[in-house]
Amino acid sequence: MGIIRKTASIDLLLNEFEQESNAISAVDLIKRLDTQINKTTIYRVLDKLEDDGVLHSFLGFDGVKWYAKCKGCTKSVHKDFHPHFQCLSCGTVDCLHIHVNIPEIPNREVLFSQLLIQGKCEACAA
Amino acid sequence: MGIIRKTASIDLLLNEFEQESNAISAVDLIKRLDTQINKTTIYRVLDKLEDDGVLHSFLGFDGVKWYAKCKGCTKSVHKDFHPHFQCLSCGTVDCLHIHVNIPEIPNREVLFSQLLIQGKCEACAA
DNA sequence: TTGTTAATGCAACTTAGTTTTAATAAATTT
DNA sequence: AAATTTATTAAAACTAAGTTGCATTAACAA
Repeated sequence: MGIIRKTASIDLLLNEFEQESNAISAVDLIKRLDTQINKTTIYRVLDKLEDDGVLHSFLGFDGVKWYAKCKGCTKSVHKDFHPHFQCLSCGTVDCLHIHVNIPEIPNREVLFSQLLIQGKCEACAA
Repeated sequence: MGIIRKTASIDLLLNEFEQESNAISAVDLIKRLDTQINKTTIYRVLDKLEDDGVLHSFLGFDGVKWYAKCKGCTKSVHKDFHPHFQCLSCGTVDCLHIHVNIPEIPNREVLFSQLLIQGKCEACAA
């Protein structure tokens, strides 16, 4: 439904994403903001920020929800469509701004896809 | 650790996958075999069948675990590496036996990847 | 400044999956 | 074939992520 009123919770959450270029899991945000925002509120605000095209979400390999900043999305159109990368050594998760071609599949209509890649990030592969 | 003894639970579970060519979620198997096998056992047997290269697992869009038959995998090498497709209309999930090229990513080492595609299956796209 | 209602906190709940432990039953040995 | 070993099982309790209901609080428009 999107955000209507500017509140302290929203500022706190947005601030976390401004401080960090990587994706952040909901679980981690709950830990980080434990003393400041209730977890229900965190889930609700994240949900609204996603509706507004500010953040996008995806599931990690463990099924946990991750959020990252959108680039060029709006309330009506989520144009983001890129793979996400999880480093097996340090655990960081980030967006890969590369294009991966999803082939046409005979007789099927592709509406959405999610590509998750696991490996070693720049820092850990060195 | 793999399967050592042949038991009724294993037969029942393998039978489900012989009857069905699509993937089956753990949750669905628990429902189907509710009166016959305890859910703990179902999770454990699935885990062992995966170790043995009989089944492979992946997470669906909702984070729920799905299992499908392997083709040409062994206890030591899981060679399966293909996208999975979930139909938004009928909910079926299956393996796509097509090759999707995952591009090299500069300075990163790719070890594993998972591609999930959502859309309409053959039956529902018609 | 007040009234409306969006947003929040809290507690209770749901759901998928795991752990512990004692009982059961394959498979091996005698 | 009986005894033994130990993998497998069921049951109950638990964990962790995320959701729901509801009373309270606080944006913000009038």
